[in-house]
Amino acid sequence: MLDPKLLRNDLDAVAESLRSRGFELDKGAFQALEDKRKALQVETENLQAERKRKSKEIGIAKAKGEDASAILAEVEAFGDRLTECEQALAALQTELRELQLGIPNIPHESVPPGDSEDDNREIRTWGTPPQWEFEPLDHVDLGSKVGGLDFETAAKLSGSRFAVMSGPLARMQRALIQLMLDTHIGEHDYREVYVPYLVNPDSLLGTGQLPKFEEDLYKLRGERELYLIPTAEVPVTNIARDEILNEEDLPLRFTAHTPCFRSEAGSGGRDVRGMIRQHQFEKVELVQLVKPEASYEALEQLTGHAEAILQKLQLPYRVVVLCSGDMGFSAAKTYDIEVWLPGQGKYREISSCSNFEDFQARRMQARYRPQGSKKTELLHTLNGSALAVGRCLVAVMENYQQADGSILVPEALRPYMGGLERIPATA
RNA sequence: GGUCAGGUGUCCGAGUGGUUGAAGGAGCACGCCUGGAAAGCGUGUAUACGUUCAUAGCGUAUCGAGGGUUCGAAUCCCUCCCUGACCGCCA
Repeated sequence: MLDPKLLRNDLDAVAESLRSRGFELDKGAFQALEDKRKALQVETENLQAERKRKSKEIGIAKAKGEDASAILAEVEAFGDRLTECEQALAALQTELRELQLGIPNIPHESVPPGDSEDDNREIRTWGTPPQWEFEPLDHVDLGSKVGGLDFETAAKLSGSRFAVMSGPLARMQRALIQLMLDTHIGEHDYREVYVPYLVNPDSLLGTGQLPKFEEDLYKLRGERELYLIPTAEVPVTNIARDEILNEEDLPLRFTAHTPCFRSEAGSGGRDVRGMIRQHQFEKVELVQLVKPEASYEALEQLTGHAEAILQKLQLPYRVVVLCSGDMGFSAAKTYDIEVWLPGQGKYREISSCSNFEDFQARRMQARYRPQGSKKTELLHTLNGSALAVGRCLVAVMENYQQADGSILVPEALRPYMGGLERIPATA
């Protein structure tokens, strides 16, 4: 959510920056609602103050045993008007809030303008795509060679966009998770957290998935309103919801491994082959809660923490900064890390690292108290995948493939796989 | 899942319709006292929103959440959530 004061005082400038990300803010509608709200709120609060005074007087009068009917009549005289105002104001504030909850974040000044991913800007590359004598296979074909990657069985169990993994591949996925967590805990100073995979609507509102993107989520049936998490960002960031943290506790850095569940509504037909786009996938997430002045430095750091995993795995990648039109709803600035996939002959997203500034914090009322200050201040929140485990497994398979269809195990993973050096081709 | 008991400020804890945003205590901050410290004494100590140049004043709301009764609700009624105890079940 944007700062309501910014919206009130700088509507034109806000609308202008939002246009750069393809969002048309209805200035007239907002202004009209806001004008009404202001008048009505002032009137309502004045009437409430009046009632409060009078009610107190009635109390005093009755305590003294005096007749209070005169004051009572006075309150009754404007009682209806008050009720009317209160109801109208509540309706108006709901409307205004819904409007505000639907407005995306303002891009940071360093974000390149643009309409689509074609306008994203490459920041740096690391490593070089491997060259082979043979024609590289993609991970689906490699899966058939080494065995243990089964989409047919998954379709029987659940449907499309699911996978059953077994044997060394299943173990390698687990090894990746361990490598990632151990690196972030041991080398990057994150605290591991275990969190619920089912969350309530308030949490999803806090991070920005609701109210606008409900169709991307899996919602449980039943008397309680619960959703499957689309990313650990939701439960982990919401740890700070409705909290006031001490300045000396900042920054907070959390890492969590969770499965993620996405309906992929609207992505029909894209990446139908293989494990790139699944309804369920594993991810190790990084979340940082920081002081506002530290958030852009933190974004660079956090992106580096995600890159470190790819470097350990010796996987070629590049970092791109998303243009204004390609960013997610809540982000002020996002770096995507794209790993080289030989099977597709291109770089594909494997991580997305964002600074949300105070956008999520305002929705969540996640604050801290600067030392010596009476006033609370909104935190800045950041998160990034480090990494998307399923896609990382795909990247390892494809980049480490051998002419005979076997897959070498990256050095960094061997300790987690009982020293296994190669997954042999069996077919 | 069942029965019972509860959810009040940073914490403990009072408060069953009326000058209650909320007694009292602890903690914390500042001041006094002291050679210094402790003790003691004094003062202060929630959040959000609105108004506003203002994090100054003023106003409104908030005692788990939402609704209701009332001139007036922490206190009464309804629904839900959470916590604890016991029973059942279970990884």
